[in-house]
Amino acid sequence: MYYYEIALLRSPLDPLTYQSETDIALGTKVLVSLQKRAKFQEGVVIKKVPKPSFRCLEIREITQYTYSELMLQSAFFIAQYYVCSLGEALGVFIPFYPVEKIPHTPIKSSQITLSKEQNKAFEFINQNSISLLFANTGSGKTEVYIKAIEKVIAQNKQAILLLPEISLSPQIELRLQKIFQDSIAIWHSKIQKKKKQSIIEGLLNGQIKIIAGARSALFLPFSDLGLIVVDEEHDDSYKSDQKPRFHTKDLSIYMGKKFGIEVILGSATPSLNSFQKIPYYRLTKTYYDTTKQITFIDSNLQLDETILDKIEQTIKNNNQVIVFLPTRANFKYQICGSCGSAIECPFCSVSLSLHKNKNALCCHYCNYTQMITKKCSKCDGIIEDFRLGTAEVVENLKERFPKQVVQKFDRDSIKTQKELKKIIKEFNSNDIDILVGTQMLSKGHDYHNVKLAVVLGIDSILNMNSYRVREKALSLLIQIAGRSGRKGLGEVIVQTKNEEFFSNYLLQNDYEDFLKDELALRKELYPPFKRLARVTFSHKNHLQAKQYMEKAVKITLGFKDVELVGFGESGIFKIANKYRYEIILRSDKIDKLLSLLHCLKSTHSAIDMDTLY
DNA sequence: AGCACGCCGACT
DNA sequence: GTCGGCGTGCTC
Repeated sequence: MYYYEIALLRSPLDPLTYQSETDIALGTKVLVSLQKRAKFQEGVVIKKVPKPSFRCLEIREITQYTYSELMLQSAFFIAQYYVCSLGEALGVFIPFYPVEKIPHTPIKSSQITLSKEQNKAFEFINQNSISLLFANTGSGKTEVYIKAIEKVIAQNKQAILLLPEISLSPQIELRLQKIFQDSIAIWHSKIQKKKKQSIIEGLLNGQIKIIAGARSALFLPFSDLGLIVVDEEHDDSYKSDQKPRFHTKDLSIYMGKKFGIEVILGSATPSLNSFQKIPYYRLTKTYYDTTKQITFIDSNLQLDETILDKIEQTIKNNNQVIVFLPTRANFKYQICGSCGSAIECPFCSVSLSLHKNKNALCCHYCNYTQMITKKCSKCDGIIEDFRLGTAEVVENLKERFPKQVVQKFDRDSIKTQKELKKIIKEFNSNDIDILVGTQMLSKGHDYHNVKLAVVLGIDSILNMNSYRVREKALSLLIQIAGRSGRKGLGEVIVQTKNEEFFSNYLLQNDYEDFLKDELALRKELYPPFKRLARVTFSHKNHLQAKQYMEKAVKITLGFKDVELVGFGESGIFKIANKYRYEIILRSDKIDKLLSLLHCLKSTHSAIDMDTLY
């Protein structure tokens, strides 16, 4: 009889021991029974162990699916570093299974010729196994990526090009498919199940050698991965927001170092973390001569006359406009004009947003919806709307420019890949004059006829409660500004009460100066010099949640080398009827921090290592 | 007494 | 996470 530790897939439990008559290879997926459950539980053989003192259950079935050494090791790393069970960590990977190999078609050379600058960048990334391509918008980093991909493909290895989910626009898809034909596949959460299956088959049989995709592409069954490119590496959506809460970039770097895979990070606005840690090459020269004219307006969040005039001029010249603001819906707040109380979600401690198209007030956290009320329930006063959102801006612009096509571009109007494709296609063929959207607008789309970018409400990002607000606000502004005037003159209007901060780095200095200044500010206190972790305790009874937190505080105070930065109610105290308390931990001794976090792991806690907030 | 619901704790 | 066990409290 053989005995094995089995990691239970997608279960928070630690591995359990089962027995089998068969000698099973590590990494094999098996089915086991758990408690008296009718359904078999999926698990992965992770360790051979001697006969234990307790009685074991039999492994019920041995499948043909296997997890590679890279997958097993990476899952160990995820479980250890991001503090989750091995079963949860392994649960994100897609295992190997036997397929018939078909003879693979060789890839023709792309005939891409790099500029002198690009060539230098290419040489630099070849000399460094992990490198950062600090490349201004329009400087042609994609060509460098393509060359790097061609190089590893020529060595018969595979490559991944990671992109933030929403950047997977049809343009980059077409461009890559033109060069790599059937050898490339696009992978993200909105790809249909059947298509996903055929991509996995293609990878396994050798037809597909390159995956361009969102963060989950990292977990596909690559037999011989040679390169991981993390494009737009500064993007926060690379951090998983559910367990396991890994950061795609850091995981890529881990895999790169451990398994000799080349890693290229690329961004026009690299994160402080990468800038500090990774050797970088700057690509500044752009293809086309571009000039940016940046105007700052110190006004409240609104479309004032100056802005409307600029929009009118731009449209008159047959050019397009994008308008950014970080708020969805028509208005974010509903506040009584006489008593000042806000209309809140009954289940979450956030205000309800006004959605005129749904004729309803909606909670952006739990989806609770109620009728619009015009009178305050407490004092009968009149309810007023605050904090303009995308839907309201679209409405205002349609009124002002009735002949123009104004389109909303946010999570409410784009729910599927199809809708995204449709709108981008219409915008690029000039069927849309003004595109109004949230962060989505900033993510890597090539809009060629945009001559004006209007940025509203960037201050609300700068005013958030996070050590990263300057980095977030400035990089966002630069990314949006980069969408305007890809060729020739581009205008940017920024509505802000913090002109000094933005103009310093947009006009006098550049992003590299910002990074250096910001590094100096963060020294001794914040990442990349120290590690931060957040642990959130939630319970439907707020006293219970508080007690969980207080216990954690006690444990933390008994730990050397880990600093308790703060504790108390979470920024949003209640979400979906559960009260939330949190503690923030800081340390430069990673082992100590991790051992504390593993002590704090429980069913009521959520651990966020390297928290972005 | 009989059952629905929710909380708790175990899971090899 | 998911299930069964068990206590509480309501209804027949």
